[in-house]
Amino acid sequence: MSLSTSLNPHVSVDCSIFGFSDNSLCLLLINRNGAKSTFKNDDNRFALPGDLVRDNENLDEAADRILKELTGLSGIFLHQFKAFGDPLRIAKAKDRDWLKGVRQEPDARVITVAYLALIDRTKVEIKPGSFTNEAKWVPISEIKDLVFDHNEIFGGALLALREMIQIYPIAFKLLPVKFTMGDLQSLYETILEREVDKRNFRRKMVHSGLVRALPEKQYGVSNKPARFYVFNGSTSEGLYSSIVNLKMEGSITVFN
Amino acid sequence: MSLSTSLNPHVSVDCSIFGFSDNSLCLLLINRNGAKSTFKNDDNRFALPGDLVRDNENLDEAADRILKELTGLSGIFLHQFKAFGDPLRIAKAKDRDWLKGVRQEPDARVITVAYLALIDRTKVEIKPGSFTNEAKWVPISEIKDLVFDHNEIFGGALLALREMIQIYPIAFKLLPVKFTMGDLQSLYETILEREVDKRNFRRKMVHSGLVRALPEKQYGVSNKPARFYVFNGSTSEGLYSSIVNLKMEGSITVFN
DNA sequence: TTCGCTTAGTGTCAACCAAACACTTTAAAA
DNA sequence: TTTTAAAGTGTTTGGTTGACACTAAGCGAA
Repeated sequence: MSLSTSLNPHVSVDCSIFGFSDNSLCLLLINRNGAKSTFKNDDNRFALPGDLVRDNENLDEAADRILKELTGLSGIFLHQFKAFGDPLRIAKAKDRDWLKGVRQEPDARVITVAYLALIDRTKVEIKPGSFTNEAKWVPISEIKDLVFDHNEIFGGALLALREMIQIYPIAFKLLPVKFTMGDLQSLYETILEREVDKRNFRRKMVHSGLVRALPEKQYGVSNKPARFYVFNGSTSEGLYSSIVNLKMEGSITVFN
Repeated sequence: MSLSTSLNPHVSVDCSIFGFSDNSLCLLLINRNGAKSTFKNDDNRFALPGDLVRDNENLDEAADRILKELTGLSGIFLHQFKAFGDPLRIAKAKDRDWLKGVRQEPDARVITVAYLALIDRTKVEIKPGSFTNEAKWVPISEIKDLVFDHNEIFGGALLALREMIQIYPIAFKLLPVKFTMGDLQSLYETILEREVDKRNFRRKMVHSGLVRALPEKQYGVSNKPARFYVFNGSTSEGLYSSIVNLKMEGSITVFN
């Protein structure tokens, strides 16, 4: 770990890292009581990946670093969505105990800046590092008690994600380069928590110009093989490429 | 001012306070070199109202307090939109000099959490307090160099506001209880930096159910008097009341 | 080889909404 | 009484949404 002088004991960054596979939206969580931890306490172990911010880095760089350490990937889609600063956010007894074993200033008040990250799970091999001893993907429906205020942070991330996929074409960042319309629709339905009509969805997506059909199809599936599509935009122009017309049954609409 | 023990020297809150009058969108800025200041330096004086966060308050409460101190009003619409934490954000020489006169730990790195506030200028009488010696409304087109990274923060606030008024019915928070369609349209046009068609705008607004026409009209204006409208929603349910269909020519659209 | 299972893939119609567009009304001031 | 300034008002065209149900393709089991 770093010298205490290079860490700001008052500001941290936490990342809600979303991944999508097998029609399931997951969050990448770490177990703070993993093999290398001296702190043993069986419940309330899972946490959003995060760390204190270093003196020589800005907030985006801190979030990038955390993702790089954990996944080996850089250039991942990251969006800062909210800072959490309740004075009591780290006041639970078990959290304080844990902090005593890890932090130079365990009693310092910590404001955390929360990011959401969208990653293509087929690209990532989790490599737990530093004091992160175990990391795993957890379906969002199975997320129980997290440490500190991380349940609240995760809830905020999910709301932010839901709002954003309705404005910016960022859903593709959760999918492999080639995907089927079924994948894409299932992703939208999962995040929006609502079903949409298949025909309308496909029409909208194709008509919007966001996706391009490939000649290829699935092979070896036990039903009609689905056509593959690719996202039709520069791979990573800025963070959110452009704002696009993306309407779908029954959600928010906007000045236009 | 407060004792140093009650302030967190590492985290501050800055507010971009928007007001609208005479068809002009303004920001409420303070002059940090006002009458009571010992630091005299003529340029680069204006700043977003802000302060360090106190140990016993959360971020929203800190922002509320700043607004209360400055305007005497509480319950103002506040929305946290971004944290700014560049290590060099307070590194300009003049800013450092000023900090030396004001802060217990002038060299501490400070992360700031930025809020935007929307206020009805007819309700507010500015009362500069504490080390805020001069406060004034500045049209956003006339904003020059601000202190620290406040130009960047303000830019972010404007973008956030532009996005939000297209999703949530919050524009009304910038207007008096009674307003004309001309006021409302002009407000939208100013924030969106784009003109919209008068007939389409009125139809959309009335049809959306967001506004209700009053029997009253303007009196004593030297042209056809305009009808007054009121916002048709509980005065302050939550912060953003509900998400509503608010389309207007040529801007972002969204899944729906 | 046939049948069943599963998911992919497709088209139409009606209702609504968006966008473009210009003239009349009202009041005060000159 | 004329001028000036802003308010207020409808229609048409075209595009989008949303609702709706059947066929196609491939695999595996009988």
